[in-house]
Amino acid sequence: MMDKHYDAKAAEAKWYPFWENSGFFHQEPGKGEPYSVVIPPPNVTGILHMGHALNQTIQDILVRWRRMQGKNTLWLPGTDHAGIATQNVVEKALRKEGKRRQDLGREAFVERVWDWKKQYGGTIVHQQRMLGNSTDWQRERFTLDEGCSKAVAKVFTQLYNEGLIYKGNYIVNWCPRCGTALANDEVEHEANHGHLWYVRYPVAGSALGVKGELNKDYICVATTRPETLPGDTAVAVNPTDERFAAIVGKNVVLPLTGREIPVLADDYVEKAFGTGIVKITPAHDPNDFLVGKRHGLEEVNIMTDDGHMNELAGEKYCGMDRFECRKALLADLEEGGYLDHVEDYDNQVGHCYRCHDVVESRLSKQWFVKMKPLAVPAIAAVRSGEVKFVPDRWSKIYFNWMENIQDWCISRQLWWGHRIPAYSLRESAGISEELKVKSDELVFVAETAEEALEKAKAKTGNAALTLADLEQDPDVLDTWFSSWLWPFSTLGWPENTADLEKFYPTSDLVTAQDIIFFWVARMMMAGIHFMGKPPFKNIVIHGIVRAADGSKMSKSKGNSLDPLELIDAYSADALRFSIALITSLECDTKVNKEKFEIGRNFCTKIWNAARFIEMQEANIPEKKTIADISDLTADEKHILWATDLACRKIGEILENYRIQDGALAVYDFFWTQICDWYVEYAKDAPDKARAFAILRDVFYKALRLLHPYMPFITEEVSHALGYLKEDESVMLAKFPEGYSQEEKSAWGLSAEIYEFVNAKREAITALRALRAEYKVSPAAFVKVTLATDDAAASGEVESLKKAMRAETIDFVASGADLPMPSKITKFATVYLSLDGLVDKAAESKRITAELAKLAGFIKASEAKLSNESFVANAPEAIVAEARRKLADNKEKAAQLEKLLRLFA
RNA sequence: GGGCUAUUAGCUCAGUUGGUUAGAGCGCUUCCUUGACAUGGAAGAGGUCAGUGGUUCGAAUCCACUAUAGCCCACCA
Repeated sequence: MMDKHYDAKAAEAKWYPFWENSGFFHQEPGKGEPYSVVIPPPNVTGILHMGHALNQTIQDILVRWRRMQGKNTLWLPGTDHAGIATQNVVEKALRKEGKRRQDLGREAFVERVWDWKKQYGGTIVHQQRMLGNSTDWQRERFTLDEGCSKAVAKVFTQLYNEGLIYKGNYIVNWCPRCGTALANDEVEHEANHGHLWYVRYPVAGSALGVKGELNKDYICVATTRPETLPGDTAVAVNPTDERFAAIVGKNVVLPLTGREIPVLADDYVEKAFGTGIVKITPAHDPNDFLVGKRHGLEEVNIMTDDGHMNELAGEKYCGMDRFECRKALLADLEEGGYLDHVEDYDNQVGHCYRCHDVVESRLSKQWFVKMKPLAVPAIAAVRSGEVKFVPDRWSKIYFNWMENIQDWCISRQLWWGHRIPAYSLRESAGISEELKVKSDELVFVAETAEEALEKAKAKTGNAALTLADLEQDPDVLDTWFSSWLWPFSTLGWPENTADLEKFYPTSDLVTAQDIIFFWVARMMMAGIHFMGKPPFKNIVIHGIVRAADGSKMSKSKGNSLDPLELIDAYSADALRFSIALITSLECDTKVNKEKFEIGRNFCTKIWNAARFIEMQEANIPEKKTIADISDLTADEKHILWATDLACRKIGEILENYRIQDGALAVYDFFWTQICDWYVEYAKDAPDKARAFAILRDVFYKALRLLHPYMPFITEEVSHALGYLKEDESVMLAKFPEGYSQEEKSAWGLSAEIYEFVNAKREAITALRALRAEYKVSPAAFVKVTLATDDAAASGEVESLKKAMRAETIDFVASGADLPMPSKITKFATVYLSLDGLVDKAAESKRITAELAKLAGFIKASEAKLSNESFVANAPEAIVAEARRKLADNKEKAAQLEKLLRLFA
């Protein structure tokens, strides 16, 4: 016996270990058409959030569906080492002990991070199991594990040898708090309400007086970042700007420093902005850097790694924080009369995507990947249709980015990550001065230190060199430098494995729009470059989960939902189904807790329907099976036809990645077709054994259609109703494809009969509406007359009597003049005889009151309307007034006449 | 500055290549505690599909413009 209430927690605790321990998630690269997906690896520091819930629900639906189709299905899980994020977490923990990572030293620190990973890194992996993910845990990978690291070293070396990796002195985005360079897309631009300061630079040789007594001999520049002033090495004007033509080539004096700097002409300067004069700070602004390169300017770096001013900023400012320095310097400029005026100014300021500190532009030596040569074939693969975006519009965004791609800064000044496989020679190696001059060539890139040593020996001609003479580059690689290899590094590359052979390229990649550039585009490039084939066939892009008001979910705002709490409150199936039902691939998903009640309620419905089957079957003495049914009623044919339709439709919907439509279709099929109509029919079916044989078959098809969305309850119910043996699972059952042509013709199914029953239901609905309209109890037996010419209708007398709760059903010709009340449907004109069913006096009073409202007597106030004597004494006037008012409203006028006829 | 998208019921959204009466969930109104289910059932109210113009026998759907909102990219100090 099934319990009265579904115990989701018990089912989840029971079936997940059953699936995992039975090896149902695991797949060997044997026979069968492959279907493979690699999970977007969550950060190892991560905890499961709604974004994961959405992303992984979609994947699991696709994966479970393909597995049920009989494909050789692999969903490969893993986590990302998440360089900055993880290092930050451990450094934070260290800080509580009053230590910095430098106190431990590199080796001990990295050891410490590994310890952290061993202890806490499994959190998200366990949480993913709560969702019901059917990932092959036997293949779980980590971007910093041995295999992935090997792949990274090989890729770096190969790209270096191909000339696609280089080291350069460039201006990079620098996070002072994290102490590392950031790639362009790791910088988030946020609106900033700031100021534009106008600063006077005296022309050389002139003297700038104290405030209020200035001579005219100065030029004025506008800046948003006055603290970089000590790093200025020029000011610039547009070459076509006649206002300043005379001053170009002269020098001006840098305020507060006394240093003279030149005035240049450069196209970069916009005449219309600010004063038309720009201060040039090559070491602290990317544009200025380029201007500096063009004009051979000195690059004066005035800041330290952690965002403080250094000695080049001047004695007074040295050691100050950059923002503190801004204040101090502005005060000094004002004091000295250099500050002309200030304007409010809104601009965009870059912030670190990890710690949200304001990013600095900073000059440093970094490693870069040349992206253009890699982008070209990756663009072509999407253009040719070899790889498809779903929905397609994302391809436009992909092209736009790929066609304007910038080189990728891949070095990070961190300790946690893949250390760059580049080696230089220590002092101990005793390098000759001659070689030192060409120091760039004394970097040896190789997959291992030993190979680098061989290269060093060959280069220097010194066979006595040992590993101790080599020093590995201290930087590590950007986290994405391992994740861009994920689709093949996880399958064993660079070894030539059977897994790679079978499962590469993967089938679908499912991810959110926010990492198309970070991750998807780069995987495309790496896949094509190293494997010769794009890493996946379809890129399924879904939106971001947002709070109910459309804002981003964040812990600090307190508007985030925790999927684990939702699972606890409503069950994993409820979470999965609800999110699938409310998520369109086309746009972001707004959620609040209440939306997950849909799934919870659906679980309840499924459970109760199953209980109904179990209870009813117990009362059927001689059970039948679907194999031995014959002479079906129209309603029975209808549900079989509807089931066949649902099976085919849902398969087709999933082929097109329409997860939401699939959820909607299966929900409607189960709730409306099975529960609302067929189950009600089955209660009073002429042959209960046959009706339940059909229900049993239809119900298991429904459970299998539902399984990808709701794995736990479908497994539980499939076992409870005896569809499966103890050691079997619905997750390995065949996904239903509908009934065969033979079955359909043997049972006499047809679209005509399906439509006929739909029409019949309209008639039943119409009768219910008439009951509601005339306040006839749903329980009361009534006399019904149906005006129809459909000969088949008379065959439905018995089922109509039951469904309509009719004492008698009479048929008349469709043209017959029926008294009111009646409703016209496709099936028939339905007439309900009210004799003896309605308290005419009470009903008359009610209708009179309504007419009074219609006629405008409503103004007589609610109190008067409820006054019986008023209504009773005024019907003539009310009717006359109602007739007059409703003269233009045909529908309501007809209703009025109908009522008058009825209650005259 | 460049690119992308959206605007349909009170709210959140569906509406596949243009084709009967534009749908769902929630909310709302009325009724029903009939033995699968009140986390339920029945009935109902509510939409000039942002606006204007065009293409078409026919437009929520295609095109143009307008308005509004949002997202992404980008080096305007």
